Amino acid sequence: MPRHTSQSHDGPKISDATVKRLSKYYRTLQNAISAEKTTISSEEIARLNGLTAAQVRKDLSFFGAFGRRGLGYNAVDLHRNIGQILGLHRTWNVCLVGAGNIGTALAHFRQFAEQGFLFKLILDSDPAKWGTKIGDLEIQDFERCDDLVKREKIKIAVVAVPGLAAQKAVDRLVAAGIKAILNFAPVTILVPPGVYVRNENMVIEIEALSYALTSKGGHRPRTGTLPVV
Amino acid sequence: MPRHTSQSHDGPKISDATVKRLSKYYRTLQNAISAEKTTISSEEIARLNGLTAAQVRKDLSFFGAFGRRGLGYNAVDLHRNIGQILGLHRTWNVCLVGAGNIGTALAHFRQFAEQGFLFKLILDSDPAKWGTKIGDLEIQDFERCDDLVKREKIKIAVVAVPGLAAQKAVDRLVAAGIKAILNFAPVTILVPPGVYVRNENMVIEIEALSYALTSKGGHRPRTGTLPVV
DNA sequence: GTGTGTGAAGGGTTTCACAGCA
DNA sequence: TGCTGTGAAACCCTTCACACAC
Repeated sequence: MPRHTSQSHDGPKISDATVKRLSKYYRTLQNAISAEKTTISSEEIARLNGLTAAQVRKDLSFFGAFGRRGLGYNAVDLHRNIGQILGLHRTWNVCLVGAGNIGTALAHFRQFAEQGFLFKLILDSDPAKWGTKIGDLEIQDFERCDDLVKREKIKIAVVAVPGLAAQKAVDRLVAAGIKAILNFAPVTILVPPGVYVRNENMVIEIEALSYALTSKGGHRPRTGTLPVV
Repeated sequence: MPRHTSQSHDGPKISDATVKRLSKYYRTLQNAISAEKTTISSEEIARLNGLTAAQVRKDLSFFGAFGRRGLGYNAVDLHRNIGQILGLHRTWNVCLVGAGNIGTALAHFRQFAEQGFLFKLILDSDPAKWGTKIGDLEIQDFERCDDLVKREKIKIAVVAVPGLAAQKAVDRLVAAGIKAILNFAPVTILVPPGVYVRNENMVIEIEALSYALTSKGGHRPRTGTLPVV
């Protein structure tokens, strides 16, 4: 059985669900380390995230064998390994597109910087905003995105523009060399193969809650609906 | 074969994925109606959302037979039917918890109100904020959440508090009668059965992008990664 | 002919259960 | 004994392909 150590890029296709759970484990381990825990079991990681221990072990097993039988996982080691898998052992320069309500809030959102995602560029198409600052970054003309994205070698963009402007903005960003997009515009955007998008559509999420309340009992979301521990 | 018309609550369990797609169809239909289209095919709904026509038809088939063979769907009828399914034929009163960067941005986010989700209550635990307004709503003491949530008969809360405060805040909200939570705090919160949560964890999403870029080719997110049409 | 509605097939993810090792 | 690592089973979701209605 191919036992690849952490790096991963070959091997079986890893599901989106697994990747998102690894993110959770990563944060769980950060907390465990802060609390001076040296060892942690799949059982405990699972409990803290509302999952099963088998799920945790299976997720990790795609990337290697990080634990010790009978003992559990070394918190620091596993944290470092997951960091490598997810590409969090480095920092990423990020471009923010759209400096409205949501965009401005995201620019101030601490967790991004804490996990190594650094805004280096803020673009907006409203001339009134050009030259004004968010933090210590000046808002710049979106029309210049080609030059600026290339100059800063930015691969990740966070898009927070109105729905109608989103697809066009994304097309420009992709042409400028952006390879991954976190989209907060309330529309599903389409991109060419090789570019990754995550649509963070808050309207869809709240409508899913509406459905759950409307069709009581018929359906239960999977995430986080476990008894309080 | 049980042919339930739109309402739905019995019948087969509907997957989360299906519910989220229905939200997309709903918006697609709104656009089609605005563009004066009277009829639309599963093929077209699919194309506009980067999905397959079979997927669209299957999703709808769980709730009834809304189309006409050889013709397609009546846009207005299907829109109304999906609205009924998702519980969007009514308005929902919503409580915002946490009036920081993200919370304030969400309070201003138009799409929520446009789809019938109305903020009626804004709570924060910072005394400095009490009495100040966002729009025409005064920020109130989170400690009063029991009374206020009950008085306004609110079932949905949008939580945008710091990670460390999130689980405690949610426990209070659930005790006050909240049944559905849209959580923007960067932690997975756990709730008792019968309460629905959606964790909108932006850090997880951006880390999934980091993974995609790090392990090029090994994995491809499913959503929205289709060729531009 | 056209496009829906739907069983059945196919593919993927989670859970199970136990072998294996400290 | 305790807990990981992992094939196999179970489950769920998507895709296929075609009967059927217009």
